[in-house]
Amino acid sequence: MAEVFEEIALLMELKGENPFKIRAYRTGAETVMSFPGDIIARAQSGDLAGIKGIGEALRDKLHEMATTGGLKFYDYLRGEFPEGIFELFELQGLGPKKVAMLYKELGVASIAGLQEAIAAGKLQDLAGFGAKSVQKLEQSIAFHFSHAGIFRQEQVAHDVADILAALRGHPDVSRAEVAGSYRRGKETVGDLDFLVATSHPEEIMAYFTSQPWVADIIAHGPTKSSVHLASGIQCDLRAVTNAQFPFALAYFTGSKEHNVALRSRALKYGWTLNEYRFASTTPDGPPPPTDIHEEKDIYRALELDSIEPELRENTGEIPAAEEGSLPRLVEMDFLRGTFHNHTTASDGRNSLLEMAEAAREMGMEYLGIADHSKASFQANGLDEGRLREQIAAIREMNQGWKDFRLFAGSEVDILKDGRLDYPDEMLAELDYVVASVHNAFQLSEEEMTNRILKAVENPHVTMLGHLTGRLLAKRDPYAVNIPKIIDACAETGTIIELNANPWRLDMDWRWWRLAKSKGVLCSINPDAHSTDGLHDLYYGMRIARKGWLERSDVVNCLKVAEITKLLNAKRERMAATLT
DNA sequence: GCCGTTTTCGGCCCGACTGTTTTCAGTCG
Repeated sequence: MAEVFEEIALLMELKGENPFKIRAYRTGAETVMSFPGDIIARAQSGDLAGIKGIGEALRDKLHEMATTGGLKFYDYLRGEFPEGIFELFELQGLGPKKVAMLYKELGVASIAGLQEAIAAGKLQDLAGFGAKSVQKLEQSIAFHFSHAGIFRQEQVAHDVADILAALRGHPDVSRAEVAGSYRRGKETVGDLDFLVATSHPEEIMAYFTSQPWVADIIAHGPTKSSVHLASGIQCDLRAVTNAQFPFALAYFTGSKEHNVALRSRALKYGWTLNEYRFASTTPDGPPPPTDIHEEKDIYRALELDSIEPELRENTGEIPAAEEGSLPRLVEMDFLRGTFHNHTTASDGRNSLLEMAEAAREMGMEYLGIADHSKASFQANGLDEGRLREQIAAIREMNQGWKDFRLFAGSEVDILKDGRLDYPDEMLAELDYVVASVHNAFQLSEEEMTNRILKAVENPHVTMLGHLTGRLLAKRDPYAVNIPKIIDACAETGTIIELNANPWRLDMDWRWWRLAKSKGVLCSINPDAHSTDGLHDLYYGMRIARKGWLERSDVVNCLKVAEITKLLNAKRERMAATLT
């Protein structure tokens, strides 16, 4: 539904419609995407009143989509332009005006069509297209075919560290930060935004654009430059003064929606807020606040608690900051252990002992081992005999530690029909069980949901692993009704994993507030297949924070005695209910 | 198309860079 609103916005831009109307569709798409609940169920039952950004017209359209699976208004708009026209927007430098012109004047309606038109020399005759524009378009096309455009955190983390070090090492730079979606901890980023405070901006721009990791320069001005790195990611740098730095950092960290909300709040105080400063809206208006040195000073001036970058998505953080009800976000230092880790017994690269020692060195007090079960034969899953040997080895090893403990678990396949890959007697011997789907991804949403619900009903299933099976920028999540799963987990006391592998980051951060509101607990699990993999916990932590999770929501923060008790709680509770 | 201490109509963020259009439009973030 959000994608349909996005495409409607694009089509209306092509038609040259009222830009504010277009923005309303974009806002609507954003609202739908980040809605903390079952928006489809709400739309089906017509229960959409009072959602900010969704007015009468968008409400009706959501209802129509949710009940009929289509939208007449959208079909009508689509009929006015050919199918392939959307891909033209993926080219850097092409916006709605130029795409409309290309289509209207030359009949260009795809990237391939554009290539033909360029080859035939047709673009030169078009108003607004000179030789340089054509050359840039050819570059954009080449770039489009050679790069993905979406990057996972772990793909860019090294670039970010290198660039920050280079900027901070320059004698004319007093402060440097990475901003943008990377700083907000998004699961993937489309570009990287850097910011420096300097009194010699032009020198910094020259320095930045001449670095060895720059593949090509997109733009190079006195205070702003854009380049592509070798990895293909676009990287922007802005230079401001020291006094402007907190404003610019807040501005370029975003999100756009968060900024809009902050600016409109500033207006109520009689101030404008931009990337450089507060200013009075009128000459005789209230004087703007002074003494702004850090981002938190900006929030304080607007009578808001300081808002962590991860929360800046305009999904309720501003009202919460106003009334002092922002969450105290969970931190890396709070983690005492983690679950769902593999060893050489299945498809891991390190032994039980090596994994345990690595966890101890990281300062953990416990580590849960969960190798694959036998149905995952491609991953050398354990049969019951090998699993019992592993359990015995873990019990034996635990004798040797006073300050550390291994938990014997398993990542048990949820079979296609919802049964588990081990019988209950086997599961009962384990300290805990992670239940995950590893095959038959193509089931319908109803079948997949029922499959997982059946696993949740099992008293031995302590937690659900990677709930949607997604691989970021590679494989879509499988269809599953997440609100239903969350309700069942709340009902049964089943924990949901936040898989910290940077490819997965699953369950998605947008669902955690719903889970939290129902009392469902989170386990941040690295799904480590090596000792190095344990460090992926960091990526999971960023996502947990993005999901508004606090120390009390994350089971990894519990002490050994507390977590031991919790791992047994569901079994005991369900046994009590039965008797 | 949405919203409201500016409240049912009038306003909705705006600055940097590029290329081409001799004064600015388009794109981007």
